[in-house]
This record gives sequence, structure tokens and C-alpha cells, in this order.
Amino acid sequence: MARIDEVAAAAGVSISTVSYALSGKRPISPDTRRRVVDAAHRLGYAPNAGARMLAGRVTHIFALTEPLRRETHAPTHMSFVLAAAVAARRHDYDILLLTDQQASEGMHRVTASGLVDAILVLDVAPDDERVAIARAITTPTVFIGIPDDHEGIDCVDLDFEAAARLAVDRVADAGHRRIALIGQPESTYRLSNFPPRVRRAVADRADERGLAHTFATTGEVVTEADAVRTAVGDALDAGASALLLHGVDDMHAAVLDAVTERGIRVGSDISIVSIAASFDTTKLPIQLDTIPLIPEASCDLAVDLALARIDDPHRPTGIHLLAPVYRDAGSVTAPPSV
Amino acid sequence: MARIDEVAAAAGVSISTVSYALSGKRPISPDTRRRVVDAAHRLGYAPNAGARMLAGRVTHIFALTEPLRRETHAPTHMSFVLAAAVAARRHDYDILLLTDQQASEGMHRVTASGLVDAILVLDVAPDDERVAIARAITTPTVFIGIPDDHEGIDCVDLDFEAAARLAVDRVADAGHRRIALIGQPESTYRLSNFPPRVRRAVADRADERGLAHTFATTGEVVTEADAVRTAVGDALDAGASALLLHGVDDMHAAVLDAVTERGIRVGSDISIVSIAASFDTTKLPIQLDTIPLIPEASCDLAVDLALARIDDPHRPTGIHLLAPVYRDAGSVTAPPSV
DNA sequence: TTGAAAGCGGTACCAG
DNA sequence: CTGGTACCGCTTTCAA
Repeated sequence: MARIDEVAAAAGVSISTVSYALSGKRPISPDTRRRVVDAAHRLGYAPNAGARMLAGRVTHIFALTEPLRRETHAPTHMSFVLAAAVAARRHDYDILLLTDQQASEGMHRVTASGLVDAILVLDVAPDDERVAIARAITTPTVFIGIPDDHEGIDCVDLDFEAAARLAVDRVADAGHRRIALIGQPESTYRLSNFPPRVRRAVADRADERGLAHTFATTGEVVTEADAVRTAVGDALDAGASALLLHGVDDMHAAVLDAVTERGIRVGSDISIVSIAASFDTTKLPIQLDTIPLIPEASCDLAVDLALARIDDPHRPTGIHLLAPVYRDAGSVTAPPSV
Repeated sequence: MARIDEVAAAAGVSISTVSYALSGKRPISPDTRRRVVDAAHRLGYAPNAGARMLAGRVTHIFALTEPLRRETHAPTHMSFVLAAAVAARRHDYDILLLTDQQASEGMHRVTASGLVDAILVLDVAPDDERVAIARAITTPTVFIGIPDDHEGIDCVDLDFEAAARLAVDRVADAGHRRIALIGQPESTYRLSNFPPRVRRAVADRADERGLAHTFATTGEVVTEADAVRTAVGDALDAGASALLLHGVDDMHAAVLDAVTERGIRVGSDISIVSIAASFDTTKLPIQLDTIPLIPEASCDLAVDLALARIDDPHRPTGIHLLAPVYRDAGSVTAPPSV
């Protein structure tokens, strides 16, 4: 807990010089600069957080609201939290946790007390209550995920439509003429924002490319292995030679099970692409081509957006989409010549 | 972002009166007190975090170090984070996240900058590197979990030995004479601190109670379904009428599978108790008697300890064990009369 | 029971 | 290129 005046004394300069030498906010001669840095290092100096928050108007803290609800996929969620923390630290920011029960109370509180410079919103729901709060407070807020009503707020997410098109193009280019999209449970298409968009984007692109296409959901509310089996069976019976997957890890596993059971080999008898998977697909028993939803990418961009808005509170808000990336794992090949 | 002077003006009192009226640190007439509270509420006043940290010497922030590594059981981990956040909020504290890569750097940084009042350590390993750091810094640090070398540090955890004894007593009281402990994978008994203790406590208590007992591990490094099946089979062949389980969710599920396959009914043909499960056992296909490891209990106690140490930095450190609680779900009954 | 004012440890402006 | 110093907003003595 060394203080700035101790560093100043040790370096034989004034405290303002120490401040400037360390922040780099005004030119300092290389010599003094070194003396200051040395002294600071030697004393283990770090500016007092409270003093910095008071004097500067910057806290160097982001709040992270995360619902932590039961239905949240824990591993995925953890990756996002970790990615957010890493991205924040790269800019000398720390992460303050706001859990669900405090979503509203917490966002208001950190704003009123000036505890944080910006708020990052995780695990965004289509009708997320935090949208209203974000509009009501002055603290810059960035959503990682896109709610239905996103007027006037900053959002970051994967470009799902582009991802869907990329997947269709890939199998079309490989020569497939009949494809099937294996999707999420029924209810998801009513409750969530993106599954319907992916579905439509796939259908539209398939039409453009002249591909025959089918679509199937995989359960009612949660993924059901039986429903997946049926969906895969129907797709194959309809003559599909390529499957596009959009869903959780369980669904992927069930698809691979169903395919394997039939003695069909992925990457030769059938081609598969996973769209927007947010889990670690390399843990699946068979490696799949993937257009992943990458937590690091989303969080990096979110942090950049937050910093930009802190810098200029009046810059226009908007949705920022991440370009999809295709990860080839050999699960797409030319269709078997019939 | 109303300030204290605005509240003072609105209430017609001095700044210091506002401070005292809100903190309750000195007697204020009921009348002025109400006026102040009203004004503060009306203006949405919250003390500026930076100013409070500077002037008082209290940040109202706890750091939470969490490794977030791959082998961590994500759902369990999330429960602990949530429990810590809730416990902290009850005392007007927020949680600042320190992820793995920053474990050392972060703990030093928050200490040097006075960003937090105390540090909570999650997901403690037997040879945890954070022990050394905790000793080197002045910030009060509480471990949720007990490392091998815990000299001079504060730790909180379930009393595993007591839990083991409780489990043995329960089945012994129910009339069982031969029991089996189904444990963790081999490597865990070398790498981790508590599995061996549970094993020994079960064995000792069983001896005291005159019970025949066996023990089996369930894999090499990770839980293997086959190993579980074998372990269960051996136990039954040896005539065990009660099983004690100490392991992860997968192991529990595998045990229930193995038992069910044999047409044996839990709670009548065989009795089962789960010891120190940190996951949600109610999600298992069959409800089991449990002596759970409760995140809320651990975190509440950890926060209390942290506050106590902030209050008195010189109080003696030590291990604080939580008394085990038996949750009856009907899976223990008298052994079938042969 | 209340008020005035001295810091807390930085930042950044104003000088030089 | 460097130094002096007026705040930042609150807590907490010291006085009344």
C-alpha cells in the first residue's frame, strides 16, 4: 500500500510527475520516467483505487450482470464470464459481479454510486428486463446477445444469418442437393430470437442455391433423444446427404448416436455442419465442421464497445455482428455418388 | 449520481448529519433522521464509491478468486459463486472476480490498490498456490475448502469426517451389518485432501459399530461407468445391504443404473446414502438420502469470517468446519430380512 | 444533538 | 519538461 508521495520521494520528483510518468498522459524525459517506474516497482506501488475513482472519473471496473439461472448451460456461461474477465483485464479493467436477484437493484446501485464505468450484460433473453434498466441509467451498457427490443442499446452477437448462409454454401459447394436442418426444441422457436432467424436464413439460402431442404425440431421444451432420432431418420429417408445442426451439446451427441447406429459414416456417407455452437464441439465423439459462437470474440468486442462509449457517450448505439468463421474438421465431403 | 451535499441541502441539515443519519454511527434525532432518509431516497442518493473508499477505509468489495479451469464442475462452481454473491450482498458487499490467470497477479493488485476489503478463495486445491499469496499479503483471505498446508490461514468447509460418521451411524442404526463405500477415481485419493479422510472415517466408524465394510474406487482418473458397475457388483456379491456414495453426479447416476439393472430396489432391497455431494441430488432418477455439501452454508460462513477478520485483523486464524446435515429421502430402510 | 473542517490519495489544471 | 495545488465526495474528528 505504498502511496504516490512515497514514490515521488524515492524518485526525487514531484507527485504530479509520478502521476504523469505512470499514466503517460504528458511527455516525461526518459530519465525521470525510468527513475519513477523503478521506484514505483521497488515499492510495489499501485494507485489507490478509491483515490483514483474520486479524482479521475474512472473506476476501471465493469459490472457483469449474469442471471445464473438453472436453465443456463453452466459450462458455456463460464466461458463467457472468463472471456469477459480476460478481455477486461487487457484494458486494465476488473469485473464486478451482479447476479440475477440484483439485476435491477444492482444496475441502479452501481450507477448511483459510480462504482463502475460500464455494464456488460450476459445471457440475454429475448424479452430481457435489463433492456429497460439500461435505458433508464446513464452508465454505458453493452448486451452480449440481442434482445427483441434493442432500440437505442448496444449489442454484440454472432451474425447468425451469415453463419447459416455460410453453412449452406459450404455443403452446396461440396455438391449436396438435399439438406436438412436439425434444430432446437419447439418452444425455443417461440421464446428465443435467433433460432427462427437461423431457420429462415438456411431456408432462403438453400432456395437460392437450388437445394431441397427440410427442417425438424428436436423435442418440445428440452432436447429429447427420441425426437432427435426421429428427425435424423426422417432427414435421411427424405434423401438428405448433409445435415446442418443448430442446438445444444446433447442434441449434437444424439445426432451422432443416431447416425452411427445406422452404420452411416460422417464425412463420407453423410456431411454435417454445426452452426453457432457455443460449447466445445471437439469433445464430441466425432469431429464436426463448425461455425462456432466464440465467447472470446463476443466479449472482446463488447469490451471495445464499452470503452468506446465511455470515451464518447454520444456515439450512436447499435447492433454489432461478428462475422462467422468456418472451422473445418473434415465432416463435409462430396455426397456419395449414387 | 446525487451527492451528499445535495441531500444535506434538501433535508436542511449539514453534510456530516447526512453521513451520520445514513450510517447510524452516531445518535440522530428521529425527526432529522427521517428528513435525511426521505431526501436521500427522493434524490436516489448512494454514496460515491470512490469517495467512500478513500475517506472511510472500507471498499465494500470482496475479491473472489476462482480458477475457472476445465476440470471444474461448472454447475457446482456456479452455485458457489452465486452463494458467495448472495452472502456478500447481505452485508452490503459486492464481488469482484479474479480469474485464474490473475490469481497471483490479481491478489497482489487488489491488495496494493486497496480495491477490496477481503478475498474469498474458491475451488481450493490441496496444494493451492494461493495459500502462499494469502500469507504474503495483508488483505484478509478466506479459503472455501481446505488446502493441505493451512497453517495460519482461514478456511471453511464441511466437516467431512463427521459427515462420514453420520452416514455410517444412520445405516448401522437401521440395522445394516455389511456396508460398502463407493468412492472416487483412484487418482483423487492421491491428489485430493478429503476423499481419503472420508474413506478412513467411514472405515473407523464402521469398525466401531461392528460393521463389515468394503471400499472401491470408480475409475483411474475420471469416473468410469464400467468401474462403477464392477464396484457395485462386488459390493452386492460381498453381501452389502447398504451403499455409501462419495463422488460426482456421474458416479451416482452410474450406481443407480447398475442397481436398477439388477432389479434391486433402492429403499427396500438396498439402502443408499450420498456423502458430501455438491451437486443437486434431486435431479437423480431416484431420490437418495444425502449429507450434502451446501454452497450457501460454506459461503455464508466464509463471509462472516472475512468480516470478522476485517474487524479484527489479529484474531486467530483457523479451520472452521460446518456440521453435516442429514437429508432424509427414504433411501435408507432396514435391510431385507434374509 | 448538530455543524465545521481536516484529511483520505490521487488527477489534472495552471504556472514556470 | 517539471512542480505546486485545487479539487473529487465522503468519513470522522473536534467543537459547540
